[in-house]
Amino acid sequence: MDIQLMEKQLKALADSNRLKVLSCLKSGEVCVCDFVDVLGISQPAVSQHLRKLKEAGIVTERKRGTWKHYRLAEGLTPIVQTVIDELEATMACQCSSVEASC
Amino acid sequence: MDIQLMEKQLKALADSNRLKVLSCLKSGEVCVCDFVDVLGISQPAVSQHLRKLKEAGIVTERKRGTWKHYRLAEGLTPIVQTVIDELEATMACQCSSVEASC
DNA sequence: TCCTTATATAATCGTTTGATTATATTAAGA
DNA sequence: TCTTAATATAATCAAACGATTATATAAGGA
Repeated sequence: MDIQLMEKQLKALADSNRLKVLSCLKSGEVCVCDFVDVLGISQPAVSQHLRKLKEAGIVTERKRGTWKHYRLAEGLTPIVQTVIDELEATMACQCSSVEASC
Repeated sequence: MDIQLMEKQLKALADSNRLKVLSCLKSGEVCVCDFVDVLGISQPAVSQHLRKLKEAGIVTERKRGTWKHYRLAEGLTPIVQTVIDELEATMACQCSSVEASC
């Protein structure tokens, strides 16, 4: 893991809204529209957060008709995995039954 | 570990100069003056980076005459510890024999 | 006590970040 | 094909960040 990637991933993680996104994604795929409700910010803002996570290799996307579903990437680095493990213990996921809502 | 602390620590970690600082501190105490050389930035800039790390609970300071020595804090959180472990594998420490230079 | 040295704080400034609104794109359905 | 819905991109802007220079603080030594 090179230092540039480490810094990029840490910058992607260092935002409370993006931590909430990851907290939601622990339990599976979530579509963009759900994040708008959960985070309470505009749809373009959500889209930009997801792009930053994607560019850091932390999430992947899957197109499903008009909707786009995001999930945690495969083979996460130890740093990202540790953050997600800590989120498990910390943050009550506010995305209950998100799978059903889209 | 609450979410605010997690975000604060991640923000403190998400900077290449501060990662270099931590890489140096892996092997023990380092005084401020050494960081000026290692990072190639001004003394006030170094001071501000160290303050940010201290406020995140990642480093502690110890006054030694005119000099001030910084070291890694006791009981690091899993996230900080993982970042430091990754630095071990990644970044060649540019602080060789820093202990002797002050 | 005065001067020097190490460090911290204050003021300032250009760049980056995270939000918004407006607009573009793309797929589904009438 | 036209309209609607979901998402992305562009433009913009205020706030945060990271650097600098200037200044303050504090400890040691002549």
